Amino acid sequence: MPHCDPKNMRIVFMGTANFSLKSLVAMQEAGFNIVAVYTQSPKPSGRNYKIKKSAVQDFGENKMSQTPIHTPKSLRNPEQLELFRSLKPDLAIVSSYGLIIPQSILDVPTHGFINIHASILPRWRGAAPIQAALLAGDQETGVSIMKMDAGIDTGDVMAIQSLAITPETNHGELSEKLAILGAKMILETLCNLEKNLMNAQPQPEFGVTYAAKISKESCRINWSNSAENILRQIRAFSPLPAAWSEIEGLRIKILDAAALENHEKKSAGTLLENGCVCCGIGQLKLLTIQPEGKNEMKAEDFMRGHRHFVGKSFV
RNA sequence: CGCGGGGUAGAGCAGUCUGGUAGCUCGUCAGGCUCAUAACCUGAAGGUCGUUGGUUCAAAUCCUUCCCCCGCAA
Repeated sequence: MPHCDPKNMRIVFMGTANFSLKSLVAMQEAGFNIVAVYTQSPKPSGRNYKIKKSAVQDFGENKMSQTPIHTPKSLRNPEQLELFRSLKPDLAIVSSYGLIIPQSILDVPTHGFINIHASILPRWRGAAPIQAALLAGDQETGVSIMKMDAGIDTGDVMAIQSLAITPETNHGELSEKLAILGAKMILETLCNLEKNLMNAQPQPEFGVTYAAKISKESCRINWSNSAENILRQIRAFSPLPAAWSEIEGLRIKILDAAALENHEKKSAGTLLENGCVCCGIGQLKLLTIQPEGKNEMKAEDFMRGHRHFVGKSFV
């Protein structure tokens, strides 16, 4: 292996989500030589189909104006390979980038590709590890730094650090904490790169799980589930995209709630006067909600203006 | 020009279609009842009804300009 001096290496960063931004910022501030940033191409989104850039692209354009930013729609073509080669990268760092990186590109950097993944591998390989951990009710999760290979999050692991999931944790907060942890870990990894690359360990064969992409339907609440289950769902999707339900034709996102063991002989989904909703098992006390067309508000406030909803049912 | 909801007292809403002195549930403040209270009773303060112009004897309400917030879909 060639001698590594991370500060002199030509590093390419690839990332899109907010999770990855923290790592990019940390690396830039630490003075690493980032020769190019890759992020997903801006797509028309939001109201009126305004073009929206990723947070990574925003940061790159504003704070790293000397660094070229590439936003290819795919890396699976000769032009992209050529472009990537021309950067003469020694190392590439990938963090929730969103595009599949073909083997031909993985082979380019002298020291390969390193991935920052928000789970304790091999648990929750795949697209939505943070949500998956919350949905499953895991007591802890963490960040893994690994060498990338052709599989989905199957590479040899260089570092793992874990983080407790407290009962109140929602996706937004957990994601933020993991992003900070990931940023810290990637710096540590780079500081001892040679040793870390040498000591990377294959993932255990047992305990492999996959975190599927979040589907629209998985955000809709099924009130016949237990309150505890629904609460996990709410936390896993709060604040975005948020678990939701409908009452009297009004779509409501539920951003925070509490599970109670109370039971009443009402059908699942029934809204009670105290702001609780009957579930298959137990009740869910609504705390923070957001009706369509409105800002988020305390469930208590919502109830004040919608007393006629009492006794009606969420579907 | 992707579809749609909304901006009325500190908060959440009604009133807008069918113009005619601005209301509900809370909160706040004062007083009362209580051993006591987040309970109960009484009273009070607090709104130029997002903004501009117009129609009218009269506009939260009808027409018009602009601003702001949000849901869906992608």
